Amino acid sequence: MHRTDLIAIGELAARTGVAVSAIRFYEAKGLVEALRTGGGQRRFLRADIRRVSFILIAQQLGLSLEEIAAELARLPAGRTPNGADWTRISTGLRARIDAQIAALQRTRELLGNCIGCGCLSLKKCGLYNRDDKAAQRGAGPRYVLGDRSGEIAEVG
Amino acid sequence: MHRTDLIAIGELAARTGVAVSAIRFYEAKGLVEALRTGGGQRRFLRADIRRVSFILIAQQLGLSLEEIAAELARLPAGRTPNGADWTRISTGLRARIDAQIAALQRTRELLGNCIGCGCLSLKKCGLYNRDDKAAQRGAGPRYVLGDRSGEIAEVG
DNA sequence: ATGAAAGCTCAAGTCAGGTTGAGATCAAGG
DNA sequence: CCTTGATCTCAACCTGACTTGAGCTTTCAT
Repeated sequence: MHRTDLIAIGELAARTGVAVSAIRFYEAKGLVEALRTGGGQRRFLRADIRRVSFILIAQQLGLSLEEIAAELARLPAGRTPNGADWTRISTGLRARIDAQIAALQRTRELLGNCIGCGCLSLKKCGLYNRDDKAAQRGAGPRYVLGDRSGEIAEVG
Repeated sequence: MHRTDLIAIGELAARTGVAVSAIRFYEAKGLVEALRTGGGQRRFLRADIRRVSFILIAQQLGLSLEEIAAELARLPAGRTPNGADWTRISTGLRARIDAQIAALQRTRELLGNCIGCGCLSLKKCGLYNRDDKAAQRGAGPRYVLGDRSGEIAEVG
């Protein structure tokens, strides 16, 4: 319907709420692609609004940009993704959400059992067991948390 | 019971699973305190194992070290915290967990409604409404997400 | 008494996810 | 045509949470 199917970076930014600089950054990371005008300016497809929105949602769920790129790579190449395509990849997110909820519920219980009772014996409780990895959010420097493998805290 | 109520940094590290360097870092940030031997080495109380464990749990829940320091500051000064003390401050965490679970559940539903149906009109759905702030984890550079205030994505 | 293991300090580096600034160019309304 | 606002590139900087390395000292089991 609209005649301008291509939008400038500023409009994409305004529509999604992310900064122009962030969109350029995402492009550099391969999360979005842009056409160029004769003068070298970026032009995005309207469909990229949804793509960027997906990035935002996935980020809130704790995926790193690299992981998000991997998800987005599953969208069809060459054609604009349709509803079914989005449904498919958002299903993966749903699994992640469920895992996170489960992990939080477990943490919630254990907080009552362990800290509450005063033992806080994490090893015994399993607050830090490997399966808790699902609960790990926040990329980057916290990778230490991810390296945790065996023997954890046990109060004295 | 134990005669050695003071432990070296290496033991604290081993007991909690965090790196020695991280413990020094936490001390620098005021999250833990250490006594010193005549020769200048740190000696921690056994109770600090629990303190560090608390830091880890709180971190998993998305609190920044600064926020964690604020929580820990509510523990009694001068005496070793008892079970009731820990229960009190872990109650704050529980509220946070509940908020996070609620936010995730909302996101889960909306994922079905919005991405599933193919609209992904975030403004309409409210996937990015301000109350979603509770869902924000990961400190640092993502503060952009936190600055989001009004008009967000609407596919066009 | 001694030597390896563990600790100390301080400065600098790392990584993710961006932001900021300079200086130059493009696009569009009047 | 011209000006104004949007965009461009590239390099540098930022924050949070640590790690790494150098050079030196303390502990403690033998």
